[in-house]
Amino acid sequence: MKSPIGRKKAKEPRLRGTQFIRKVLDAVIEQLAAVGFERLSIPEVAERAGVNKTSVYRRWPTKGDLIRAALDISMGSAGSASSTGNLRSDLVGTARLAADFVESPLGTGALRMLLAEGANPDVRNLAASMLRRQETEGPRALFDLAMARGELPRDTDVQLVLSTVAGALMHRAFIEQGPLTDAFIEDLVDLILSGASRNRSRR
Amino acid sequence: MKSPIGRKKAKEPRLRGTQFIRKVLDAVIEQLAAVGFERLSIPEVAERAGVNKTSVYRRWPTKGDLIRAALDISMGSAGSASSTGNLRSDLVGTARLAADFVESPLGTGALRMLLAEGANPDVRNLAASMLRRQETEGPRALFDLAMARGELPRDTDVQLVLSTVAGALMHRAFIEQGPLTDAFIEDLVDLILSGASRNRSRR
Amino acid sequence: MKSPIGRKKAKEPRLRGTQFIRKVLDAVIEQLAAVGFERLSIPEVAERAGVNKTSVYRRWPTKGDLIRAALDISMGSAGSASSTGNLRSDLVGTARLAADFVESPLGTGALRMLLAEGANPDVRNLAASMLRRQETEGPRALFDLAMARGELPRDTDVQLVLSTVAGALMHRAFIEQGPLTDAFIEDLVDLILSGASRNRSRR
Amino acid sequence: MKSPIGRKKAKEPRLRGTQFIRKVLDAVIEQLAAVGFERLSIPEVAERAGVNKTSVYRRWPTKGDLIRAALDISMGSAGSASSTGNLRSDLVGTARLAADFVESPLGTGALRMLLAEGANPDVRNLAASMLRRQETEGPRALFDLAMARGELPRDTDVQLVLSTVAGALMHRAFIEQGPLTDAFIEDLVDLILSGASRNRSRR
DNA sequence: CCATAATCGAGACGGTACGTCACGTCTTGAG
DNA sequence: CTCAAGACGTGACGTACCGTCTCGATTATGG
Repeated sequence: MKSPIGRKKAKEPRLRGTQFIRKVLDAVIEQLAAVGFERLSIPEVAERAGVNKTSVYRRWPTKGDLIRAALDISMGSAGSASSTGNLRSDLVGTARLAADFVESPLGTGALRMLLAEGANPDVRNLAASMLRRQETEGPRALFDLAMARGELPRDTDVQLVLSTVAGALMHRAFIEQGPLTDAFIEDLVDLILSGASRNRSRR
Repeated sequence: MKSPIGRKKAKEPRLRGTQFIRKVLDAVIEQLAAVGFERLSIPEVAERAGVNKTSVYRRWPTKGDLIRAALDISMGSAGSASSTGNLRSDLVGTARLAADFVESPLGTGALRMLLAEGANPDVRNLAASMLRRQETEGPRALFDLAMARGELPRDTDVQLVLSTVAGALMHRAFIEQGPLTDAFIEDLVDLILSGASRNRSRR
Repeated sequence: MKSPIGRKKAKEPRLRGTQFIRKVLDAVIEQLAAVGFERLSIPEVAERAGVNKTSVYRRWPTKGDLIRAALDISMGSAGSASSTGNLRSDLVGTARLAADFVESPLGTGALRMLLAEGANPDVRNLAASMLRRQETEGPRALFDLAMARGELPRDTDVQLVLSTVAGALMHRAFIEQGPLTDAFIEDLVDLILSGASRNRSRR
Repeated sequence: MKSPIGRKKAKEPRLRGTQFIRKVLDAVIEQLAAVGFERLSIPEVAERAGVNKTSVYRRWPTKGDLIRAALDISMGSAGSASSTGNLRSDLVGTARLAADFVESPLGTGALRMLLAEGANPDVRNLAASMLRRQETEGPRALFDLAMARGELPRDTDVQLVLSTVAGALMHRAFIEQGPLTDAFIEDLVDLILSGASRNRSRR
């Protein structure tokens, strides 16, 4: 029989289903950005999410499962730059998007993960596919358009150009630990397009 | 099966002093390249070195101490490219050295460490100084010479150029997981010097 | 083949009310005999009864409640030996009943419980009352009749005799793990009545 | 900030080897008597012994190993009654020893264990051998002597007599929860030797 | 050549965090 | 209204490492 005054405590209702999942995966992304793949532990994620660790283990038995899930649902926000009819603008736009990604918790986490655990095949598969989508699919189309417009030689090594841009962004962000400002991005694009040597064409 | 000769066991004598240190620090570098900073553990280093873990703890109480020591003695092999009187050759030489470093166990370990654990201040201090020496000191001089020769505008953003080259190498090595071939390096240098766009000057 | 008539699935209807209770409490007795008080768990009882654990918790919130209920309804089958006009026969009859109880699932469970968890006050209260009823109420009357008939000295320590018989049965059943045969019971009664020493009177 | 008074703490030295074992196994016996076999947990034993749980697991991986070890070293204090040339005295002495054992922590623990987990073969083997030694080996000899002296018929069922005595003691201790006084023991022995019925021979 | 100190090996122990398990509570939906 | 089904919280357990401590063995060094 219940106490007549049984106003129990007004405890907020348990998180269940979607809300529960949402809260946990958000915590994963935060934790990933904060401490990286290696140091991310399920108990800590659970605590950060205000949830019991057992419940997390039930849904995602391993760290890999958990992170995979977190990255999956966080990748809807991809988006790629649309062509402006000008290669430089397109490249700047693309690089800006990539830079935003690199500086986002999600991007930082994913990249750190890939860099640190490149040896681990699981990690590689996980992050590589994600990065490929982010880095190449959209941009590649822009290059094709630029070649069609005659702004770029047909034999351009697109992969090299993209790698170089991406590498420069990452070097700036992770090694020099500097911000990815618009000015930096424009200078970078100019360098890539025009070259450093004397007989180059300026914008 | 026992050896027919009753040779007692021929146990080699204990490592002491310098030999001991040498063996341990080598193992540290190997371990660093194999599993990275985070997963490197003193007991495992000791076992790989064929040494007792207590002895390692005596000399280097923390993981930081141990790795610092290992990197310190492994950095004598730096060396920088000497000028050839031609910017492109100099850049290729410099990039080749950097690439060798990136692909060496020491470089892989140090870079993975810095990239993955950039959040950790200890790691950052440790590796940043090391990289700065490796990446900039030598190269910078080559650029000054090139400017003096008129191969390069005086307002060239040297830091940007270096960052871009280094970033491209790292992207290739760690993200794309491809080898740093001479061809790749030459293409990279050409891209940086001449630019990607149509009106560029080829080598 | 499906039934042509929309017979929903022939799933047996849910157990409710009395049938539900019956099924659960039976399972409790079985479980009690099988694994004892300590290892008996409500979820397992529920599963054995083919019932949902939540429903069991609703009716009997604690293990004590559940077992108490199970023992209560299982104690109607008590019955005590009726007098035959002869002490030995009466004692054999009484011991036989006690032995049957000891060897029954209910008795095994209850006794194991009392013996093993005598430290637990709940257990003690629960089982002690039950055993007292079983062991003493009926038998005591038989002894009074025997004294009236002059078969027994008036100063006989009835409690001691009963304890000894009961103790011997339990020792045989639980320690020696042997069966409580009629022969054993008769030998036991003879020993108690006539004594072991030389100058005893045989039956 | 460290305390300015660096008085380290005067921590007592670690328990090692024999002292360590001693402390743990003592705690096992206590725990066994306090809560029985089922509820005994290695972590709690470790805490009671003031020792780390991991260290206990290292030496005795399972609860069975631990309890076996504890019982083994606690059985040196067995001792059996020596013959006095009189059957009654011998029996009283033997029963007194048995009673002391039953009331000791060790005996309580072992018996509870056997009673509660009689189904478990491990437990049965463990405790049965121990009890057999305690209950029968010594006593049996006394009966042989009594038969030789003519105090007892040669066809006496020694096992039955011993079981009955032991059973009565256990019933008294565990079911009635009463103390095993000298008076009780003497009354019990008299009952067993002389019988309860009228035509018995008193001591 | 021997004695003594410094160094290293070996193992036991304390300590922390992790992943698992079983239990009991809560919410929701079906009969 | 009762029961089923499942999700979730909660506590304890056993395990895996790591780092510390103690003791014994070996090697280098000074008289």
